[in-house]
Amino acid sequence: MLRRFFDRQTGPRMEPPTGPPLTEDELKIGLLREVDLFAGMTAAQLREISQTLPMQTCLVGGLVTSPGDDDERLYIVKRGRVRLYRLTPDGKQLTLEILDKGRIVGRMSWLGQELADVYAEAVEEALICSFTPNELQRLIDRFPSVGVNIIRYLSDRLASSEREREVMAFRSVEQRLASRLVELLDRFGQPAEIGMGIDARLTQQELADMIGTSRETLATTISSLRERRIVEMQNQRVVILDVDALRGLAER
Amino acid sequence: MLRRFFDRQTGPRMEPPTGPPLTEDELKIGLLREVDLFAGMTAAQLREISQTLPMQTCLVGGLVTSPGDDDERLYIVKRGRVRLYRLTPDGKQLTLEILDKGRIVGRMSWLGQELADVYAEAVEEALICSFTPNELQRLIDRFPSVGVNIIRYLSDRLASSEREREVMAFRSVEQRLASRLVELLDRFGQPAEIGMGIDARLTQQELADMIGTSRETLATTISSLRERRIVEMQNQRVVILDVDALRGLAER
DNA sequence: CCCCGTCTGTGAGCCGCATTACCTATCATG
DNA sequence: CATGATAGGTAATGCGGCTCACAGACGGGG
Repeated sequence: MLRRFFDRQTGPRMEPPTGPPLTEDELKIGLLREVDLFAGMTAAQLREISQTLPMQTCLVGGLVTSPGDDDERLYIVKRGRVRLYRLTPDGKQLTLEILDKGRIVGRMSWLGQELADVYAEAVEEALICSFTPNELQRLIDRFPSVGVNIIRYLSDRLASSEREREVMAFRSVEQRLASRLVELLDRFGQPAEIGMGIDARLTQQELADMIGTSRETLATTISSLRERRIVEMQNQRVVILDVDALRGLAER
Repeated sequence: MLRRFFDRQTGPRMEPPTGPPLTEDELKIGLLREVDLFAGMTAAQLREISQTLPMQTCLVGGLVTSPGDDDERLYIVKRGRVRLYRLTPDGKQLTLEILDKGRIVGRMSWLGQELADVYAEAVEEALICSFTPNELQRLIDRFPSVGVNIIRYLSDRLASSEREREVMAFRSVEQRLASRLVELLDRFGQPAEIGMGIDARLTQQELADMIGTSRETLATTISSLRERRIVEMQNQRVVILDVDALRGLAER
């Protein structure tokens, strides 16, 4: 079975964390300012933090981190998008989350087993910076609000994960697709010639992986939505023609 | 549709938080010591905390908190067991988690939307204590390790929730049941006359709600496992006869 | 330009499981 | 002891969605 993202694991990899900074210090601080994690900190504090933070770019298809990876770090997405997914023994993928600017993902023991068995792959060229557990610990000691921000972040992820469990348990593929498209629309929506577009390239396989169905079933579901003039899809671009109808399907 | 837990919402409710303490101060501290949240704190610190913490008991079937509930608190389970579940518009339940001693559940805005749409119900008589957001904030400021413990706790919950999403997406009812029974065995297992028992009373409806299937399908699945001498079930007690076979089913 | 790899669309067959419909067993209660 | 409520068992039926098998479309590179 050929799976696009899976294949890409053998493709471009991440540059080593010690590479020279790609940007000016000021730009770096500007980026940090947009990270939820650091909400409420002063410019001077951000500057201090930024000096210890290695930045790295990750090409499309590159893995930011994967289960085999044993150096413990907390990664922060500064630019681009990173897809988190799990891989079943027989090669099926379930996409858990799309992270964009300001979102974080951690692989460290004292952060629990958050990333056990989870892959993180750049779906757009991404700029990533990272902490070691020690740095994070020091940061929390100096700025308790960072700890609180992490708590808030994890709570959000947990809430949406549990909502998703209910959806997977009880809803049909069509409902799951509608509900996922509504979510993508809320996050990445932009006006299109007609209706609203989703600002991301998504193959049908990728959409299928998000809702835990097969590519074929997804194709027929899209066809059915197309016939009803609710959704249009052409070369990896999704356009929602009838937002209300879609919301109706999503909410049952 | 009559659902046991659902019906119980109209049954016994929680006592008001202002009731007289049920136990001596020392017992209270002993209980606090077993809460992961407070790992690493001294007896004096625990004593201080315990004085501000209201304790309350919650009878079987009572709701600790439910979506309508708008006073923001963080609840800590001291004794007994609390089931977290979501309720679909058509009355189906999905059990997300069984909390026991030391585990926490929060409904507060700065903890994110963790409890949006989640019910928390005592399945055994439970002893619960709770914080307001202010108290929690002060606690974290004074003892940063409390914040770190919350982060660790949320990470664990998130990891298991995401694992569960994969299971729901790709596994059959039999595999899901096996994998849930293995988990219950690890948490609540005890030696039985033959095989290992699960130390909890569970109706087939309750098991079905844990894996997102119907009661009928669960019954036939249990029958099939019984024929194969893997699992036995009689009046709400599950006994695992062949642990290895069960693990085999769970792991695919 | 053509070719090849990736992506998309569709149909046939099959099976898992939700639903519906009963029936029995057990137990508490009047 | 009769009654009703709750739990457990099983079988018939229908359908949603997975799998398999192709066939067309598209796009980038030699």
